[in-house]
Amino acid sequence: MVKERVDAARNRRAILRATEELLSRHRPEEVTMEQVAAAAGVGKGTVFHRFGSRMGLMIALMQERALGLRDEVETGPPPLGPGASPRERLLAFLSAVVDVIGRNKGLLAALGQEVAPRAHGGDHPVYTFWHGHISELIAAERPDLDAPLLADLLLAGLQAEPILRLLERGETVRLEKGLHTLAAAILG
Amino acid sequence: MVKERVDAARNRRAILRATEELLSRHRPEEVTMEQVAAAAGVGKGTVFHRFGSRMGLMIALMQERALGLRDEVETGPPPLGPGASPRERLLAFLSAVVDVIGRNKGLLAALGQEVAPRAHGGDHPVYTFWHGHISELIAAERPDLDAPLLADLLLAGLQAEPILRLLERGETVRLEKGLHTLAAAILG
DNA sequence: ACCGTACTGGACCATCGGTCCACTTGTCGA
DNA sequence: TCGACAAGTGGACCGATGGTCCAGTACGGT
Repeated sequence: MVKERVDAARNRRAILRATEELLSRHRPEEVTMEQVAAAAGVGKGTVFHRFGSRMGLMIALMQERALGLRDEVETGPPPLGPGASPRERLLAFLSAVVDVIGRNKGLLAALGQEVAPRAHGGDHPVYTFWHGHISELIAAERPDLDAPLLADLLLAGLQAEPILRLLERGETVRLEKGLHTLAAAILG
Repeated sequence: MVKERVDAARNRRAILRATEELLSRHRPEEVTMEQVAAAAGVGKGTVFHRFGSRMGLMIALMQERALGLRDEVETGPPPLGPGASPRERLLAFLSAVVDVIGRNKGLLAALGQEVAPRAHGGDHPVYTFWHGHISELIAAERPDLDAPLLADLLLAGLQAEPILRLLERGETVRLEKGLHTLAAAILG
């Protein structure tokens, strides 16, 4: 990709922002691509031209949201960034993730539900990063455990229906505490 | 409901068995109601007449699978039934659930993905039972924790994509161990 | 100013869950 | 045994949705 035309860039931002806005007000499965296009003031073809598919849109949006978090984790100050103990970093990271999810209630669920019948082989990069980070932190403190699996189990909660309902009721703090309980229990 | 005609009963069993069979070979979202009808040798109208909706079918199937487990938990011998310590019962129950899920790979996922746009207010009875049981066992041993939330988090893993892939590769034992680790960690 | 190319939009398509209804078949009282 | 009625059946049909297509538009380098 050499360059992006200014109108294309404008439409891209409009689509992302419209998706974000719709997703904050409705459940992910209720948000149709046509709605997104209408809300962004473009045609449906444009949406698909830029993002390829519903899943592509969700991935792009999630990526935008999670980019800042990634920087903080890799080069930012403790406790999120390097420097603190794995335990502190894990708790801080879980809080940060809950915060991102809480402000974009249905996003992860929307991602989780797109299952990619044929293509889209690998996982979305955001999930890969989150999973990898959590997994590393667990392994650093408890090398005897199956860290990758435990990381999957911790993240699984964020995609589950009952938890989503919790978030819709605004009980993010409760979820955060629950995840902290789990994480602390794992690390012993 | 006073009685069920014999042909209706036969078709009902045929539909359930066909669904089961399709679900064991394909991912849940790839199994259409038309396929189910064709595989059962009936018309689509019949399927909907008996089960109301895709979700109704899944619930009925799941209920059939989980009924035995419920009896074992409520009146069976320890460690699943009453008599053992909450800790032992929880570990045994998690193993039993993993076993059920493992032999019906996509079922819970299929249930989790039907989100009921408008109606279907409450949760499926099977989930309610599983969640209630786990929640009680946690609360019995650790009244200081948020047992209902932790139960949701434990069960969430069974609906998540990465875990499903694990099961498709046959690593049920690994999942079982991971859940045991989590449960043991929670109980302290 | 011009031209090629990327971008645009909305008509169009295939598929899926679900509805409808004319027809068939079990069941039960007489 | 038989008739009638309710329960059951099946497949044409519907509306919605994700995704495709392509003729037209407009940006941006020259």
